Amino acid sequence: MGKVEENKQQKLNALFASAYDLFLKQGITKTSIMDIVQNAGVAKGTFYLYFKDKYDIRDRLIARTAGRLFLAAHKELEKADIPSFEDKIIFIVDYVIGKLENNKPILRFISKNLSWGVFRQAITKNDEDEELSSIDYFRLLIQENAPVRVRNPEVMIFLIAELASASCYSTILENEPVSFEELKPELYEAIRAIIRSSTLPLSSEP
Amino acid sequence: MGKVEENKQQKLNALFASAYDLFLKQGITKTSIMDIVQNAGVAKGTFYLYFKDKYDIRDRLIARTAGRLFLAAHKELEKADIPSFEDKIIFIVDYVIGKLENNKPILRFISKNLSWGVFRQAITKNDEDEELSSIDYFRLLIQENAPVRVRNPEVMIFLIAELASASCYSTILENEPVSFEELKPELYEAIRAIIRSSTLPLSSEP
Amino acid sequence: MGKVEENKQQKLNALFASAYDLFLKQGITKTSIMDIVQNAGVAKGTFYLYFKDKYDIRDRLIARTAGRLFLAAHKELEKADIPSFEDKIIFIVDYVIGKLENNKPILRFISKNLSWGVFRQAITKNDEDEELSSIDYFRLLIQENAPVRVRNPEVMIFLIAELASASCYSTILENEPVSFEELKPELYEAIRAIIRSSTLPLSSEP
Amino acid sequence: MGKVEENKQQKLNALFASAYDLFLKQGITKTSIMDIVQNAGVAKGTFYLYFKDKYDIRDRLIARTAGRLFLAAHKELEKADIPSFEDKIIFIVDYVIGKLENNKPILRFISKNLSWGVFRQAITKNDEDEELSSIDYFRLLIQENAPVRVRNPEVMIFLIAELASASCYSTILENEPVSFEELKPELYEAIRAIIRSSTLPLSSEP
DNA sequence: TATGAATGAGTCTTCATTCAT
DNA sequence: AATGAATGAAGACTCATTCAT
Repeated sequence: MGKVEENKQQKLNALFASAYDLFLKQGITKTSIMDIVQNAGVAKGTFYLYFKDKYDIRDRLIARTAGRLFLAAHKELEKADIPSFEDKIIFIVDYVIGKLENNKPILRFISKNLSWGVFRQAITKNDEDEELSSIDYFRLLIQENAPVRVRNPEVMIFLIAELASASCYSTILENEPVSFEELKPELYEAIRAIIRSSTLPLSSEP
Repeated sequence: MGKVEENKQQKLNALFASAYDLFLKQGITKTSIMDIVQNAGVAKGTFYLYFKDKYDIRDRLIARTAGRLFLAAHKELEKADIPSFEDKIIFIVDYVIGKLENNKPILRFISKNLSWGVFRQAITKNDEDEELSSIDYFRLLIQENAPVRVRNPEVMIFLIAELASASCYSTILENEPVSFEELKPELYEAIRAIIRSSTLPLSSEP
Repeated sequence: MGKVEENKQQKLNALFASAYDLFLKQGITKTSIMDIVQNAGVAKGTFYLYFKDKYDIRDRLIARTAGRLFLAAHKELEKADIPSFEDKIIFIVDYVIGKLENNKPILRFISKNLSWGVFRQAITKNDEDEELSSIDYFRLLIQENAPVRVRNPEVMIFLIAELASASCYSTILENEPVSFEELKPELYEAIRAIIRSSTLPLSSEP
Repeated sequence: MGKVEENKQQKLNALFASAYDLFLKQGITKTSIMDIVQNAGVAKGTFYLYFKDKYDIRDRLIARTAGRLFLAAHKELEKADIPSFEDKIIFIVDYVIGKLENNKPILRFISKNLSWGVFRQAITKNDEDEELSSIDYFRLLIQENAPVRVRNPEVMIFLIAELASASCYSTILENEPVSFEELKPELYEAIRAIIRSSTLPLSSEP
């Protein structure tokens, strides 16, 4: 019985690993389910025992990947003793971007397929018992560290995440419109500006 | 001869219009070349006389669409007499977002498929003789209007564009993580912050 | 031990009931063994403990259903005191058709899948101890009631059964070529004609 | 152009012939579209150029087959000079059954899949320009030959057709409940009885 | 006896692309 | 230049059946 359960876990992991591997190598569209199961060494039907379709495994894969990335960032942040709130945010962004810069397939995979919804769900409710979910984590981070009250914490995080994700994708993977090296200082400055502006009362709108 | 040329132009336009129509309605993936030619009223083979494949017509279509959008924004900006540089940028962003908000299919189409490269190429070199290419336009706008020197004009535009595009996509189309109404003030504030921060010397990096 | 036996019987019945239910609802082709076992609340493997395949359960199901229907008809016939032989036959036909008219799924199920072989086997040798098998019953009915000798009793029954079954299927379920209401008098007249003709010497053949 | 048209007709015929062949040999369920196209020597996609699915080709095939059978019967009837109305009907039935008896696969194919609707449509409106459609033909036959007025011609034909079809299927193919030889005189007698009863006023119903 | 995970053959269907006309 | 019939690879998904537990 334990044996059966173990075996199931093995198959599941093999499928995850296989799909991850192929999605990164060839992209999702070019990866067929046939490819995934062959690469995993299981039968075609087995795939459908664990996943609804290709997009199911994709979303669950993104959840795992993004979750782990932020968990690692969090652990590093705790080691590094950083007092300033702004610097903490930048630290996390920098950590995550650093990882992605060194692993372009993951950057491509995550950026192209990560919707905010999947992101949140992915991180909030983990298959594996992550110690901490990202959204709550960010809220906590903000509540405990922001020097003054942030107007709308989730929106701030959202804006920073979207900005970082989109601009990194373009610069790191396509060197457009500039190299990532050139972008970096401007991006971080922009993020700092967003953080600061999120703590002040709004200026007038158009 | 002129008639032949005219006929060719007609087919080309029919294909463009048909693809645009279908891409907006059903998305690119779900649109087959068969669909496009049927909708255009031409034969299958004819498609390959004008385009390499589906992605060729897509890119050229995005170019047209984005170019026209910014041209319209520019014309409106000229009508409205806005002195402040920041306000001019916000005006353009607001105009474009306004259009997209009212035409979600276009928003989906452009956001999902617009890479910076395509965007620039699309706008810089137009199939039709647009009066003005966007990138140059923005450079001009900055040079003539920025009160102090912007550190890196194209990067600033790039950051603003990516931030606006990504965050609007999520909020307008999916209401994630908040409604667009809720996002709007925060987004504009963030853009203003980015503009301001782009004119100051950089703070220290991590 | 009695408990084990009881449990087996329960599973068997659950499978019968489930398959009957689904066959009537969706038809045989569209019903998978997976559907049957799920609906029955037993495991997939269990099905194969009791049945060879889908067609095995189908045939045994038809046997039960048809047998019960004719048993009920017989009981009603005994209650109603009908002297004429012809009228007795018509009574049974009318009773059975009446039931089927009110339960179209059963009509569809039986008509589409009832071969004479299955029918006879189904009724002659019952899983459950029916009091009487149909064929023998009909023979008995004829022997005891026919005013003059019927040339070939089983063939007469066969012809009547096939005629009634086929023509009801088409009219009741598809209203083709006429409504069942329109058909009914003609059908009964035809059956009477067949009964009468079965008792006379044959006319010449082509 | 004539060449293209000719080629298309060839493909269509090849598909028809192939499917006919396989349906007769293995039955419809066991015949896959792959089988059909391979047997026809065309590509898989070609099938879908001409037919919607397997059931589309089946219905059109039945139409052709049944139509031709009755056309042949009609021609033979004209050759044979038969005065009596009853005998004419019997002649046609006998002709058709004779053909089917010698070609059991066709009998199986037609009987199992011929609904009255398909039958009528099949014969009434032919792909090929048959000289005569069966239903109209029967009506004509009745009108011109019946010695007295038939109460409901189409119903009479329907009853005869269903009776003959169902009882032949069982006896010829499965020898159930008797051999076809044994059935034949009884069947013809029954048909004659139906014809006669269709020309008289109705007796009382149950 | 009962289970249900695993299998993998089997089937339908779509579609980009070619090429003879 | 234009057509559209033909191709056949590619892909998704189902399901009866087996077998280790």
